[in-house]
Amino acid sequence: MNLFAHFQTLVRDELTAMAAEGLLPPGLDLARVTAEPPREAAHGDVATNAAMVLAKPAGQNPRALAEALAARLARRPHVAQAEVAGPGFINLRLRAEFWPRVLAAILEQGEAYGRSTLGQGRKVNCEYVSANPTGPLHVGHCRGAVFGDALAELLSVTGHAVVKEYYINDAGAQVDVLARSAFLRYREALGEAVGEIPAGLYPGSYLIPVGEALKDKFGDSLLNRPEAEWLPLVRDVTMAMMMELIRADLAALNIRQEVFFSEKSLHDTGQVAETVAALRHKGHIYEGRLPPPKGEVPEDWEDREQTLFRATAFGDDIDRPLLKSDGSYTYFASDVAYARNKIERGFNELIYVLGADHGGYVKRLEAIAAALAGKGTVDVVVRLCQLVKLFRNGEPVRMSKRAGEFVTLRDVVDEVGPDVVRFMMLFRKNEAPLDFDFARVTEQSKDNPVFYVQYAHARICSVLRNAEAEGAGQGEVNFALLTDEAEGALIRRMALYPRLLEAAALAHEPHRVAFYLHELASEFHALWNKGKELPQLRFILRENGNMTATRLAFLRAIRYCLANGLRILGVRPVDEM
RNA sequence: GUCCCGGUAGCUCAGCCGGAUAGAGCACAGGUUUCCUAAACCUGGGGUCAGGGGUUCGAAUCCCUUCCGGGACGCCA
Repeated sequence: MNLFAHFQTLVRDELTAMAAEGLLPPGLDLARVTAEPPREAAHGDVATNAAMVLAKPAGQNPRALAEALAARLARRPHVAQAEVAGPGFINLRLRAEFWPRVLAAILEQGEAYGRSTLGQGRKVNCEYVSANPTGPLHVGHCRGAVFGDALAELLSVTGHAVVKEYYINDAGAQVDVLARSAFLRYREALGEAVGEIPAGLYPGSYLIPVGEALKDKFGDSLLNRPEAEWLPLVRDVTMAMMMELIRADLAALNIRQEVFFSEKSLHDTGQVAETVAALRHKGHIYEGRLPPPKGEVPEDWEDREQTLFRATAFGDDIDRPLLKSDGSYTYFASDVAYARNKIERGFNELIYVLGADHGGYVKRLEAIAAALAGKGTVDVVVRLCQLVKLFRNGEPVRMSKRAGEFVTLRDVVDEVGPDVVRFMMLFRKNEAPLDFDFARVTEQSKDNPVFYVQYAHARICSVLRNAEAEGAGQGEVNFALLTDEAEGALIRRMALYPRLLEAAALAHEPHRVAFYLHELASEFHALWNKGKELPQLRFILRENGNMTATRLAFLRAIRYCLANGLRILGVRPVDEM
């Protein structure tokens, strides 16, 4: 139940009735009429802008229109009062008996509270991480991984059919380089002193086990064979092991994508060739020349005629090459084939979670989908995640890629745990850069938002445990007993949860859930402390069974909101700390 | 040069599909504990929402423009 959606419908129905009675001109556009929570609690429970939005098209004075509408709304069920305020807002105050219904609904729905059918089963493909399979994930992958995973979950609970996907770039030259690097480790495993890893190969020690595995599998049989023979064998083993490594890294963050899609398979099954042919058939491909790149022109720039996709016809800045000079397909060609594959699998929306350095990809990805499916048929949503800067006690953590000393995703997760990583990565808008301080995020204080939210959940569990231990709360639940301001604030906040999820899903912004939880936790902690000064506000009141039973049920409702929100973010709600 | 992202309190950042007196945390000043976890809470000061123009009943939010910071523009992957 989303009460704001409910009242928006109610307001619109009333306006339609007024039009039917000739009080308003027919055919007014009601799309901009909203029902929202007012920022100030003093302004009531629900506010509508209807009079201000419609005054001009209806040719009426906004105050007069507001008065007329308010009088009608005041007669509707649950509405205690409808008053006109400010420039023409109508503030609705709901009857006291309305709020108990909200709490009852939360308890009834439990883990399902907040779920909606907003997406109407729309098929969404959410692709994230998609790191090159040449080694373990590094810390830079964390944010996109967590963001994509939380976004997928958010869309899922709001009624979308989401597939979480990883694109394996296993077709490029870097895979051969990886295989050569592994071959060196293989020789090493056979007892050869290979010395320093030559520049241009991957030096990481994570390839040592691959060398061992190759030795176990092939013995020394590969040593005297030409590269053309051993390379495919080594490549396949290495690739499989790298993907295992990556899956394990993701699992450490509680991320399990359903589809791992191989770029190589697009070539092997002829889908790249088919896609290019299809585009050519539609007239989106031509032979032509590109202007040299703007800014710094690369030294090896060569002006030549090439096979181009007419991306500019679909909003891109330049047309994109599909074939390299040696006749093989470009990476871009695979991208097109991959998008085509997704579209053929029936997705209505393609989400790409990318690093901020891929900002230049947005237009071409949109162009691809528009060319393949027709403009506006398939939505392309690109979400860019900004960099994460690592700190330790305020000092930046230095990373040297040259020396291979990059911080891995696993390093971070092992040190602070998946819950902390996930929450912190989501406690910021994805486009904004993020500072991550190892010391601060593990601190057990209110300055640490992960702790703060989890503590609220644990505190509730603690009270419920205590109550059970002493057999308190045997009375009757009656939410009308919850009359304190702080209790009211919490109920209102909980009533906002479904609307919050919908707004976050529409905007593709999971961070809103994290901020909501922080606010909810804050209001809970406030109520808790209020009970210190005012003992009648405590949750367990030995002399008042009905009040205790009511407060315990109230706590369970809060706990559902916290736990449901945390679950979307992929953060474990803890029972004690 | 073109494109993308950002610019909100001293610092780090929220701010919904435009809505009423722009919020939170940190820092700073003060206060709260015989009581369910003080691992928390309460009170206070602090703002030219980068500048300018426009649209609107109403702009931090939308449009244009200037400035500042970051990123991207290759047959790489």
